[in-house]
Amino acid sequence: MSFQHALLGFMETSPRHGYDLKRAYDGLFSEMRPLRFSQIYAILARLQRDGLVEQVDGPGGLGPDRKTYAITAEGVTDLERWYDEPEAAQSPIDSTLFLKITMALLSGRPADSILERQRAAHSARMRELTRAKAVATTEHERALIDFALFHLEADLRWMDHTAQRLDELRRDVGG
Amino acid sequence: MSFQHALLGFMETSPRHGYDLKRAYDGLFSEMRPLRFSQIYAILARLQRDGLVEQVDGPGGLGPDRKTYAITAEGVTDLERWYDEPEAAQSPIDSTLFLKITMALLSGRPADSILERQRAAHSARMRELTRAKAVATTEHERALIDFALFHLEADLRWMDHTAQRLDELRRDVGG
DNA sequence: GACTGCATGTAACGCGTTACATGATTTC
DNA sequence: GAAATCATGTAACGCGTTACATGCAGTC
Repeated sequence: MSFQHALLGFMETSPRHGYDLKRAYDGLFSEMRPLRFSQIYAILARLQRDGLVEQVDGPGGLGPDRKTYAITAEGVTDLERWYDEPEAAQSPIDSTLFLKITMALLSGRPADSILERQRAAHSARMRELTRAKAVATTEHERALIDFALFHLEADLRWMDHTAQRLDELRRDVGG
Repeated sequence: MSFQHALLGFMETSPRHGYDLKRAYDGLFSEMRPLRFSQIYAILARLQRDGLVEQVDGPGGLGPDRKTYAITAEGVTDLERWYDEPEAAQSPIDSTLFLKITMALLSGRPADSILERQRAAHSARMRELTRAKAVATTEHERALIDFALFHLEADLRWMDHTAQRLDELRRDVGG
């Protein structure tokens, strides 16, 4: 996940310091994926090392010590490239679920009951999100919830589909 | 991704050495997610450190040097827990797509054309996978392809949905 | 004077990736 | 004797997580 590009994006609008970036990030993405202060400063250090941002003079004197960073020309180029290039339509996908079911079949475990429990967990989460969506106040919140919902639904569809093919699958795997 | 549990799972059947595990893994999951030798040995070292596997005497003398590992009682317990507990229905989800669209709106970039290009990339990948599915010989292959397909479709649905709400979204974000 | 908020970090670790290093055995 | 395959690693790095350390400013 390219947090760096989010931070670069915020700095494109105006120079920022770490605390500032944390607030900007949290306002939009903390629910999706929390970002800690330590991570912010680590990213900032890397961006500076790579020449994508540089330290500039902030409004001196007032308040606690702060370091203000501004995006560089190189940084803007990098951002632009990020916006221009579509994200890879995941070739190496992350499916612990697929891995777990396969291993369960291989080891002779009851894959169907594993699927059933996973279904229950997913359904519960979907109900939770549906409730959250109903009380969401912004389209931004709803868009995020929808994203999660759509993917949970995809998982569920796959689980149903797979549950009906366990015997064939077991044969393939050699359980 | 818990590769460790896949390896533990293979060792549950019988003691194995690294090369062996690599072959077993590749036969089932390399397309989903490649695992290098170096990673295998790193995982094996960690599992041993944590007492989930131990080195045992393999069939000595024949062939090149090899270290054979067997799962321990603790390892079996750990595996069992893995099978028993459903996977978290992702609270912290990984959506670079959501992040990118939000940042694009914030920066005043044409989010619609970003969505369009991403749609094209996703559609192309889906066609590729559909072709691959048609020539797949095992249900295991098909199950993996379906998993990818379902999630690409979820992304596409979200993109369509979002494309029609860009104005409201922009308002929320303050672009 | 205590608490809350603002502000910046370091250290150690987990786990994956890339590249490199080494050598034995089998097959042609 | 060359090449492929079997077999095991190390070193350095990327990037995220957890926990810890430090100190100033404003408010009650």
